[in-house]
Amino acid sequence: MSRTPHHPTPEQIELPMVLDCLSDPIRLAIVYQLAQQERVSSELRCGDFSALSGKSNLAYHFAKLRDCGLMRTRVAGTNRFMRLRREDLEARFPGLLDAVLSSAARDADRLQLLPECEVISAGRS
Amino acid sequence: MSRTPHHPTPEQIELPMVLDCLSDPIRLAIVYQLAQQERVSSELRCGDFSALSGKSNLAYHFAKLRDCGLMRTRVAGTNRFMRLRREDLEARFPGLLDAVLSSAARDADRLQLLPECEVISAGRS
DNA sequence: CCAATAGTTCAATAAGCATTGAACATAGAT
DNA sequence: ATCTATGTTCAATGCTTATTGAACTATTGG
Repeated sequence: MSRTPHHPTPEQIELPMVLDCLSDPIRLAIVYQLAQQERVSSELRCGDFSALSGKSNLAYHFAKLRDCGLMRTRVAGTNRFMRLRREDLEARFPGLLDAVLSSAARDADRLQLLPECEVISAGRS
Repeated sequence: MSRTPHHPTPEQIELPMVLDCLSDPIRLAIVYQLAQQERVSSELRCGDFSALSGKSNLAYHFAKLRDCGLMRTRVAGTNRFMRLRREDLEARFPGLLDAVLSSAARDADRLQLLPECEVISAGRS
């Protein structure tokens, strides 16, 4: 297990990879949940997404989200803390992330995204 | 050959399908070219995209772009005229298309998108 | 009618993707 | 040291996707 997973530099972030990442319902839900959580703590553990899929499948999606530059993983003990790379995304593709997030919010029920209150209260169980 | 290809209603346009469509470099180039052309005539024929790929492969991508609601095809004689569904997209996901298009414009060289002048002059050959 | 033009459809291929469970690695607690 | 919790990696599965060329359809022009 490599101590620090690979993350692309801002310049290495590619638009098609970002859009492809966000086109998967599970990954979109992960990003959406991270964005909601930003108002409280800005970081979430892998386990906080267990409602979305199984552990190994989540690890697969986390890797894709890291590889495309959408999120950053910080290792702390046995936990991994995830956060959105908001500033890097905004610098690279201004307005894109917000447009996708607000579009997702409009279809929150159709996309089966967690309502805001549940997301926030999921920070500690 | 069905006279009028199928198009989804605005309500049927789904965010993941739209993002997935835009994540393919060829389809992104098609949408980008349509957006550039909008300033002149708002419509392009299939043949105007021949620089991007072969005919049958383009037909495949056109079908995907229609199915996800990104563009509309109008049949006129032996020609098909394509145009962006800007208003429908804007009503459904405000700001999304513009954010993607301006992001693509920033990476126009990296994404091998046609420069604006070439796109416009390609309307008539 | 015949030929040319514009696109679509079909079949086949190869590559990539999401999902699953089992095995593994790491850190913390007892 | 051992047990537990957290998460990753690996291998296998089935599914979807992009691409290609050939065959096909339909319209226009001579």
